Formats: sequence, structure tokens, C-alpha cells
Amino acid sequence: MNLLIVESPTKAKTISKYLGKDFEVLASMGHIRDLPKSKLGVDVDKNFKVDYVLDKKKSKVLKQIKDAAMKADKIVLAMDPDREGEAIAYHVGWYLENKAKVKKGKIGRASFHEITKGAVLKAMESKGKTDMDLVDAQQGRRVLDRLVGYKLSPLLWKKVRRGLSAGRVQSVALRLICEREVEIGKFKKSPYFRIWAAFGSGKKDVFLAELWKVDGERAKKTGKEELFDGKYSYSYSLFETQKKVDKVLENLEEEFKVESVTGRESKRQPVPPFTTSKLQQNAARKWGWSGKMTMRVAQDLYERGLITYHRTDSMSLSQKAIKDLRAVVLKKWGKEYLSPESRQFKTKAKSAQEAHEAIRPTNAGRDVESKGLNVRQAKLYDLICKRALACQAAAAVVRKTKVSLLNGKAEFLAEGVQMIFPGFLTITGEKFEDNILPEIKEGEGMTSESLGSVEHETSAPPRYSEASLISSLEKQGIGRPSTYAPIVSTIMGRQYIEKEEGRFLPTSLGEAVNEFLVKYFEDVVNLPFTAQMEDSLDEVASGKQKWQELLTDFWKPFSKKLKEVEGKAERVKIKTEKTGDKCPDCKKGDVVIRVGRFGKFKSCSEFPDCKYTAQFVEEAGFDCPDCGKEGVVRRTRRGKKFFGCSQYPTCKWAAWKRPS
DNA sequence: CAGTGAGCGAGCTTCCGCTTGACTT
Repeated sequence: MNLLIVESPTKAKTISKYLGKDFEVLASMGHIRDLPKSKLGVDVDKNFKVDYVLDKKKSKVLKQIKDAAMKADKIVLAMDPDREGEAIAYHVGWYLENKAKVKKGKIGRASFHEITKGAVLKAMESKGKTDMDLVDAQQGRRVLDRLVGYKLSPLLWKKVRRGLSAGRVQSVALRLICEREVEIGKFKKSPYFRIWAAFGSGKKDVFLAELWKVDGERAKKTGKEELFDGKYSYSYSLFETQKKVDKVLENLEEEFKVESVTGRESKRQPVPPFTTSKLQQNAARKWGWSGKMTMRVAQDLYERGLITYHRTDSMSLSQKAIKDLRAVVLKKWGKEYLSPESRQFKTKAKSAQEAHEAIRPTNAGRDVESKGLNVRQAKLYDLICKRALACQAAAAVVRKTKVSLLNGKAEFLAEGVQMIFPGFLTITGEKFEDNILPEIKEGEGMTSESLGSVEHETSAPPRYSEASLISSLEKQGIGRPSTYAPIVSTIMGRQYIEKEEGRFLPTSLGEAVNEFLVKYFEDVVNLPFTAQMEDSLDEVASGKQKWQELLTDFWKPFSKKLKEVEGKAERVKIKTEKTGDKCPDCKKGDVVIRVGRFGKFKSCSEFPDCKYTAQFVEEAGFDCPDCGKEGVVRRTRRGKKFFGCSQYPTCKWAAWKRPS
């Protein structure tokens, strides 16, 4: 009997089908051994000697593994071929040798990039050893995160408030949100104008042209905003004041001359199949799902064997998957809709680990109608399927027409787009709006029906949504697919940020923590820090540097700074917000809003002399169904909204949904 | 699901990344 160990039970189930009766396949359920939670667990004076402990929650799993290992002739560790996977393999190996008394020679390491029969059987033939350089890179990452988190957090307890936290990832996420808020605060709206000419009358032949060049001056881009999947929207303008607009309009005639008409066909290529972060972003944009919700539904689909692994940063597809997807496109939509050449996608992010494939259906041609999926599961599955199929479909072909019209010294431009061939858009069902220009000939004279300007205002950059925050972090290589959703929960749970209309803004506590960290630890709480760490970890993984050296380089200046700040930094004052009311208890102080462990609450500005406290409530615009008094919006400890009665605790009515 | 803030100073809080399951609405 042989034993094979992987991380996930679903993966175990799949593999056991391929390996047959000679193999028992078990799952470790992720990491089984880690630094202790209750103390640092790293001796910085003894070359970063680490003190690992077995995870108590995994004792049941470990016993199972131990029992199976005693009986097994051969044991294969088949965790993911990436940094974390290698570390899990190493720790499970350590456990087998030291706790289950398995002889080292019996343990081997195998890895496969895809879970197919062929790949699994092939991996069984060539058994390697754990790559200790890669394990060391993981240890370096782990210990660095521990040092940052377990040294900065206590400093916050001392200088800001007890129970707070800081870390390489969460503190950068908080910083992004805080800095965006500052940007928005500083932003001053400015007007700009666009000048348009309308041609044609009735419903037929109506089109608009925009002034984009006058007296040799060209319109400039005034704004750029990322929409999604790398698509941007731009705004252009020439005119900042009404005066300038009036002057231009004054000199314009109704008569135009068509200077040129140019047309060209352009192709629009489909986007790559989903990674975790892109899946979360799309579900958020389309249906307003949280990252947590998306992952939960994806997990259901994964466990039912309908999709590949849902925590991945890879955009690549196995050769077999590409073949299958193409076959389905061909069968369902025909040859014309198939991309002439198969497409493979490479992940650009430097931090990508590429242990898995992109998220795709395991069988694109499968009919899932009979699978008993609920509405959410069906929706997400459909989205994943369409995106994967579309990436092997033909490009959409669009014809773009540009008409340049002269009016004295002014040049107007009309742009038309027309779908020639929808290609992959047919599969994804994305809408495309044609804007077809009428037949226009060069040299032709045209009379405008109306000529005028429209006033616009520049807008401040938007607050981060969960999707845009994760997207920004991912671009900088901060966080991993398995942690994107928890990052948001962490900083929300700490009351560092709150959500308003689906977007994040910092609380006064979040601002205080961020200001403190940026003031004293700018070099840790910044975007390039993780990128530099990744570069060093690559050196460790390729055997060019020892992980302890990496940590020494970090620890020397960091520990010096810690001491310095511990001694000199003042305790941070957290800002309060006045409500405008006087304190009903002492009649002297003002009622202010503070941010506590459980969110906002009202108290007296004279605290600790006056102990007045009251609930901070959001009016919800309904009456309590039980007592008829005013209903309020409240939040659970974890920030989830619920509805309650303003008379609590006298009236205990509460519900998740707003009563109608 | 319903508490809070500071400081007395018992003992405690805290990181990131890999997993799922046991709890709710």
C-alpha cells in the first residue's frame, strides 16, 4: 500500500480515482505546522532560530496521516509546486519522520501542474526530494511577516490603543484607502467644456462631431479612469472657461467642409480566463458580491468538480483544456467563431506562483442543468464558462470611421463604430453599441443643425471598492489569492475602515494608525517593500542567498527603528467628530463620535471625567414592527449591517433585512 | 448580532498564507 498526501480533500478525491487501489490519498488541509500564535517564536539573536508548533486543529488529520503512514510502503508528498506548497510538504515530511517514525527513505516528493490522469501518473514515476531552497524562501517570508506583525502591533497597543494590528499586507491596504481619502479631500472640482456640432435632421443621418483642434491647439486628456480588465475611459478637453468657449463659438459658422473620411477595421481580442482576483472583481462589478461570497460559491463549484481550483494567480490553461474549450466553441458556435490559433496566457505579475491553472470549467461541454445548482452557483459557473470559452474564440471585428470636418480654423471630429463580426462577444454576451455614421464624402460641404457647448466637471478619484482595492494590491504583488478576501475582513474588523455605498473610507482610528505607521515606518508600510521582499526571496529560492541573511538585512534597521520609536513617539490622539449636541449628563462637554472596538459610538468630549455613552445610530427610515418607534441601522462586530430598534435594549427587535 | 473610551497593571491582544468545516441569516 502506498500513501499520497495533498493539501485539499477535493484534490485527494480526484487523484485517488487516477491512482487506483494501490494508493491511499489523504489531505493535510493546508499548513499543519507554524510559528506559535501566543509568542514571537523567532530568536532574532540566534540567527532567527524558529520555534514551530503543530496546529492543534489539525490533530485529527495528522493522526489519520500517521496511521496510514505506518502501514504504507511508500509515501508521496504531492503538494502544490510553489513556495507554500513546498513548505507544507516539508512540514508534513518532518512530522512523518519525527512523530510517526517513518524512515526518510520511504518519503518522496512529487508535483504536477495539473490534475489529469496523465500528469499524475507521470509524476508518480519521477519522485524527487523537497526543495529546501524553496522551503527556505517560504521560511524567510513567514518569519519576516511575523516580525513585522508581532513587533509593529504591540507598538500600536502602546502608542495608539490596545488590541490593534499592523502587518506587511493589511497596513498597505489601509494606507491606500487613507491616501485616497486625502486625495479626494484635496481635490478641487474644475469645470471644462466640450463643444459639439450636430448634423442631420430627423431620425436619419444624425451624428455628432466634437471640436478637438482650434488654432493649432489640440484637445488634451484631462482624465483617465480604469474601468475594469485593463480598460480605461478618457476624457478630453480644450476649454476650461466659459469665456474661452464663447470666444470659440463666436468665430464658428454653420458651414463645415469634410476634410477627410478614414475607416479601418480593428480587432478586439478576448481577455484571459479568470484568476481569483479577476473572478472576484467581475462578480463584484456584475452582482455586487463580496470577495468572501464569491469564494464561497466558487468553493461549492470546485467541490462538485465543475471548475478547476479557485485560488490561483495563473492565467494559463493546460493543452487539454485548450483543446476541449476549442471543441466546444466549434460545436456550439461554428468554425467562424473559433480563434484560428489557440491562445495561451501568461501571468505578468512577478509574484505569481503558477502552481495551478486559470479558473475554468473542468468540462466545458458539460450540461449542468441537471446538477441541481442554486441560482448563485449557476450564475458564477456560467460566468466562468463563458470567460474560458471566449478566450479561445475569434476576435471581434469592429469598423471605426473617423470624419474630420473643418470650420474655419477649427477642426471637428466625428467617430463611428460598427460591429462587423461579434466573435467572442457572442459567447460572453457583452453588449456592443454601434454608432453608425451616414455616408459622407470627402470635400462635401455640410451644415450643422446645432452648435454648442456642454459643461462638465472634473471628478475626484473614486474611493476604493473591494474589487478595486484587491486589484491594486494584486498589481503590486501584495497578498495572495487565498488572502484577498480576508484582507478586507481584517481591516474592517479592526474598525480601521468602513463601507459606504459599497466603497471604503477610513475611520478616525484607521487614520490615526496609518499616520503613525507612515510617519515612523514608511519603508515597511509601502508598495515597493513587498516587491523587494519577493526579489530577495527569489534569490533564496534559487540558492543564491540564505534566508537568514535576508532577515538580517531587514531586521537591523527595523529593530533600531522600533527602539527609537518606542522611546520617543508620543501617544497618538484619535480624532473625534462633533455631533453638535451638548452632553446630557454633565451639560459641559460636547457629544462626540468615537471609534471603539465595535465601531462608532457617542460619548462625552470630557471623558474620562464624564462617562456618558450612547449608541451611534444611522436612521433607517422605517418604524420598528414591534413597538412602532424609530428603526435604525446597526452593525455587528464584524461590520455586517443589520436593522434594529432605536429603543434597544427595551425593544429587542432585529432583522437582517429592512422591513417594508 | 446589542460592546466601546483612559489607566490602576492581573493577563492578554498581534502577522501572512495554506486549507475546510461548523456556526448563523
